[in-house]
Amino acid sequence: MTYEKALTALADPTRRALFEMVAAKPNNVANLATQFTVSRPAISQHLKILQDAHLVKAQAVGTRRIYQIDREGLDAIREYLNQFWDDALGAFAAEIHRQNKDH
Amino acid sequence: MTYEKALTALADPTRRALFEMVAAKPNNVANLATQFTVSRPAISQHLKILQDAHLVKAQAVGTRRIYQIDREGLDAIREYLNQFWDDALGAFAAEIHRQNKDH
DNA sequence: CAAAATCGTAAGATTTAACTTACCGTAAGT
DNA sequence: ACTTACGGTAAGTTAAATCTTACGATTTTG
Repeated sequence: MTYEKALTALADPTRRALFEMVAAKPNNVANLATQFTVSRPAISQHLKILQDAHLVKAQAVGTRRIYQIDREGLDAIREYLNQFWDDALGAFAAEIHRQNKDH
Repeated sequence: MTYEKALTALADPTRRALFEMVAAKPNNVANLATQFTVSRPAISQHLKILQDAHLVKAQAVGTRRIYQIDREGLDAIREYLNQFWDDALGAFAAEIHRQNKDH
């Protein structure tokens, strides 16, 4: 499932920052790396994980790779979360009642 | 920020399963623990993290603690993700263009 | 065509997260 | 009261994620 990878990807602060930067404005790796204290290869590794989760996608331009946002990952998370919005509220009172009753 | 903790919390498969179970039906710790191969204290630790992220909340009933879903954490994630839905699409073509132009 | 720029990957070290066992406090049953 | 059930916390171990340095491949520049 994509939402699992997407949630895992966005759990890391560096990746979250990368995702936000790329979402605000597409950019290449070396350029993005200047904003962080970690090394450029570390940024590449993070981008790979984001790409695996369909949160970003790359486009080659010369030797550079321009990363931009990919909404597929966001959609996956939203889909996953939606299932918890509607249901499962009335269940609480009933469960408390049950746990008190039988032993 | 709550969304950071919420994303981190839902990144772990065990916590995701716990969250889903609790969302489907409120339940106590020992009962939840039977569904997992990990120990009960591990479940307690996971629940604490979920509670910190406002994804679940507890209610004492005797010696038991009934965990139920807390929508505050979900709302926080949704709020965070919403900002990436609308904007930041037209920026891509322009950026490609810019990167090709100047040097 | 040599030099420089860009970026991905590998291997190994380090830091962080998850798990286990042991223990203690509180509430309920006998 | 004593015993049992329930669950949180601490300390230490194990497992996993993150980071760095080194290297190679590809494309552009002079």
